[in-house]
Amino acid sequence: MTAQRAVRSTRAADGPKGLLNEARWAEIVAAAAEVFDENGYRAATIQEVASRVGLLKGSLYYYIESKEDLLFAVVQAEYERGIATLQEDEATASATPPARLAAFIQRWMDVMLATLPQRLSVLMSETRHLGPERLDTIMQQRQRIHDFVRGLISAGVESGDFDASVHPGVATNVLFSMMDGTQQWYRASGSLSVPELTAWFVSFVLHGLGDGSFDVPSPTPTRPNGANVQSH
Amino acid sequence: MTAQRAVRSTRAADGPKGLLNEARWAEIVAAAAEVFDENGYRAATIQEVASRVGLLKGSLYYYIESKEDLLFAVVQAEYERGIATLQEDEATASATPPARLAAFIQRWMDVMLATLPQRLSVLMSETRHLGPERLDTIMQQRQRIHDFVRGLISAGVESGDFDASVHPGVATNVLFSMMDGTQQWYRASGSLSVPELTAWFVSFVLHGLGDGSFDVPSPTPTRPNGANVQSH
Amino acid sequence: MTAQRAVRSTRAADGPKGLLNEARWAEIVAAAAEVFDENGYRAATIQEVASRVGLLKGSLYYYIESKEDLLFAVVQAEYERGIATLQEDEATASATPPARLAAFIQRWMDVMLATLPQRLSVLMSETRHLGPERLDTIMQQRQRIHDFVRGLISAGVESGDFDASVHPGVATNVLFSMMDGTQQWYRASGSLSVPELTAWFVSFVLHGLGDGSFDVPSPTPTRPNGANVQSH
Amino acid sequence: MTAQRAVRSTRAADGPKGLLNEARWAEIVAAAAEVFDENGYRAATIQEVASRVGLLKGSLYYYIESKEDLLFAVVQAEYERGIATLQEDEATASATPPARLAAFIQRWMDVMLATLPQRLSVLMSETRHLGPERLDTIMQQRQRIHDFVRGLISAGVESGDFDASVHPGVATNVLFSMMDGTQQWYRASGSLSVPELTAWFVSFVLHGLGDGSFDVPSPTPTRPNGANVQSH
DNA sequence: TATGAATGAGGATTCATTCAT
DNA sequence: CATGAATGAATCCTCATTCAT
Repeated sequence: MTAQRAVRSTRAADGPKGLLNEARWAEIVAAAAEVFDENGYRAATIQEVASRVGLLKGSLYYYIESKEDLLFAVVQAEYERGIATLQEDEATASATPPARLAAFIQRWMDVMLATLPQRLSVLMSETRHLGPERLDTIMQQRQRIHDFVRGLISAGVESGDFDASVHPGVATNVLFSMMDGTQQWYRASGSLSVPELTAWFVSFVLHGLGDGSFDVPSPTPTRPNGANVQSH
Repeated sequence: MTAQRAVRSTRAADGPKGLLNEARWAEIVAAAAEVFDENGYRAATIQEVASRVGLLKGSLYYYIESKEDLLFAVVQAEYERGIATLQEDEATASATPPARLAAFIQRWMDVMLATLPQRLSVLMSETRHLGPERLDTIMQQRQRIHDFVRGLISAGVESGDFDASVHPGVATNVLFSMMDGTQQWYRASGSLSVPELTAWFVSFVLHGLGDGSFDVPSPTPTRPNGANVQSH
Repeated sequence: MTAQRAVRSTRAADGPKGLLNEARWAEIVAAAAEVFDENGYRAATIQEVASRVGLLKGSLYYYIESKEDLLFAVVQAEYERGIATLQEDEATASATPPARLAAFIQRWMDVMLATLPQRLSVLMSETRHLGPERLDTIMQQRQRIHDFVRGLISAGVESGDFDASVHPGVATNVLFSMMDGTQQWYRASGSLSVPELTAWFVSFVLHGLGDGSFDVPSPTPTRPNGANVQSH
Repeated sequence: MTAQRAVRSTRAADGPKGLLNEARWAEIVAAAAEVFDENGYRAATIQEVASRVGLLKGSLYYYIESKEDLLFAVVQAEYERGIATLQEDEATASATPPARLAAFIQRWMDVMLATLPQRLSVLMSETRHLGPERLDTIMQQRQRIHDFVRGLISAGVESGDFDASVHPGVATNVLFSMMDGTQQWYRASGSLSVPELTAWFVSFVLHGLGDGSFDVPSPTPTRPNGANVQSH
């Protein structure tokens, strides 16, 4: 919501335009996300995005000022979902750091994998094509997300739940690499379900961070022979 | 070496025969790697690559047949380094799975971080711009690397060193996400050295996989407060 | 008035009938004059004109049929003012050719400089963007104005007031170049007032045409050092 | 010469280009001058310019970086010719102000009318489409030319050759308006030759400035009835 | 009257690619 | 080997214009 509005205001400059049709805008951003994801930002064409919403290329410019606007909107939307993920319910908020971290991983994976087949993590590498100002806006949001996780890990180290040798910053980056990278190899069609995958992630990370007390909770029954795991 | 030759043979047909200057070719591929890394494949221009080796864009076509050749050469070279990393010395080859995995992580990280600031992992997402045949070639190499690690993990699970709940395929993908993602946030200028970082990775992964017996080996002396870790 | 009506009648056929709001139309033409003057006809956008009268570009089409309509209206209005300038009062009409010419220069300069900062003379070069028919209409008006001046000069030559070597046609063109070109360098903010400038023009032209009897009439008091004369 | 080189250096940035074919460049600028003159800068298309030199539109970009480069080159070339006109031979340089002014008018008219049918004076109003930096460069040259003439007129006023009421700055602007405006109405096909026209200009201006001693030198024999004078 | 939305025909610019020299 | 010159297809973006509401 906020994001779209921000984008729109940019455009409002060249004419008494008022609030443009929000639904249409959402459609466009979704189409852009798809196209950028499939081809990469540079290889993607405005024409293709327009076609997917049933417009001619020129018409898209009624909604945007430049192709970059679309990239920004897409990335921004993604980060907003990420920030929304930081929100904890009361029970979780008062739990121990490992429990809170586990819950966050859960939430994050749910959100990430919900967008398949839009492997937006790939898009993150496209932020480089944003202008400095917008890149900065995005980076701030990224920071906010990272800070949250880093805080949890730091707390865990201090409380003794995690190993003292853990670098919160490094661990945070590693955690996100793991989680966001998932979209590049996980196929929902395989035999491993999202909950199963997530459960194992939690286990892996907590053990990795030295939380000896952690015990694998989920059953993870069927595990044939590594199906639903692909190399690309 | 092998790679270059493969690429060249394509061209050898019509271009001036004989062995093309190997050194020059290496220079060109290195320049291409830089340029692709800095701008992304599509945004990169032949002109820029040519400029970095002191040529005019037209001249580059003496060495290549298309821009894609450069992408292929760059990616190929990277994977070849990766495959070379699979080689173990005798002692390692006869060690336990966890030890062999630890050694692999060590070797891989050394190789990966040696190429900084070329964050080639980002480039991996550019493989999509390769034609199907070449993409396939690359994927096979990728598979070979993955299979090696997966084999180690499987062996560890079977030997009881790793937890039975570990999915070798998943764990392999996660491991590579972690390692390759490093290039996106690690800054050599920070206070954490590559060996220290690697040591922690080994510890994190082995613990994560359930190797309770593993004990942090490296000294990991100075660890101020997570410096040399950046979010961008 | 006449002009607007002429323009409107074109449109009256299909647009909503009746007299369109004359005031609104005048506003629009004035805005168009401004915008064309600032950017040139081709670079000017309908949107910009619309914005200045508080409309959206689409809405302007209620008043016009094409962008060219605006150009025509603007140029036409200008020429009408010019033609109105041909009108002499009784005393002047019966004076000598030099006196009548002097009076005309006076009137013309008053009208021209009254429209500053709209350097409409620049716009004259935009008439080329009018269709042949309209261009012709404009040219006829231009001719009418020129003929008037040429008549005065011819009369002056015949009466012996002006030098026999004077080419009426050439002199007419030169006179208009001088007068209309003024808008490109004269700044009202300078120390030379419009009356002073005009007085000098009269003197320059009459002497130039060989009217030896002419004597500088106006006082031309303060004349520091050529201030209020700019080269742009 | 200098101008072209300046333009070219801009382009040299993106590749070891060296000096481009000077002859070709001259051809291109000439074509651009024509096209801009015929349609105005904005309405002119790169395609049209390219066609006139037998190129495709894309090919023109081998020589330029943007359309504006062409405008700059054209205007610049014109001003350079103008500056070259300031050069006086020894005899003239030591003559009286009126004589020097007369000689300048002679030279200027020769140069201006030599470019017909390229009414470049019209183009002067296109300088507005240049970027601020280039506009400035042009304005400096314009200033230099104006200063020369203004100097002559000032000297004439001081020497008593010209009337004390003459404003050098105003007179300079008027003189250029007259001369440059000529291209808009003079047709070589008419009965008035360039020398005849110029002679009358000299006479008109000198008398206008109050040089009573000036006597029409040229014969100006045939002067039918204002032929070769057109209103547009 | 006015608006919002869409159109579609350009037009500038980029760039991989070709090739004669 | 290397260059300079040219190509031509693609792509972004602009804007006059239309029209249902």
